[in-house]
Amino acid sequence: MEDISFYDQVYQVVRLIPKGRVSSYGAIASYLGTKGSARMVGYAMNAAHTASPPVPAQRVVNRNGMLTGKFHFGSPNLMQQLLENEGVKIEDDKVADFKNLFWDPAIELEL
DNA sequence: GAGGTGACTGCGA
DNA sequence: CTCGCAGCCACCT
Repeated sequence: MEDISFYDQVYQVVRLIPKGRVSSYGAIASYLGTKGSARMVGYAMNAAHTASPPVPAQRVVNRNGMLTGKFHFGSPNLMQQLLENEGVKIEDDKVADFKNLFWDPAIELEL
């Protein structure tokens, strides 16, 4: 866990997100210990498309549940489509019932 | 080695 | 309620 880069750590956590669930940058950042620097998580996602296997970055949204990185998927509607395909409803570029679908690694993985 | 960037967050006006 | 500013840390040039 120390030989891998910060990016890989983010990728692994994101890949652990159950289907139909979503997480936030801050939650992942906090879980990795870089709390307060959610930018690093988002920055890691910038290279997520280069990681293998691919990272379900569509399940990672900002604190408000808004699809901030949708534009990075190549198509602004692609991220929304992927989430809806998993059963997650999107409204106004935001996750419906985000609070209910929120998946916190610091808690889920702690149990 | 130093500088710039960024898929965020929280607080203040 | 909405808008703006500053802090944060790893990666790239």
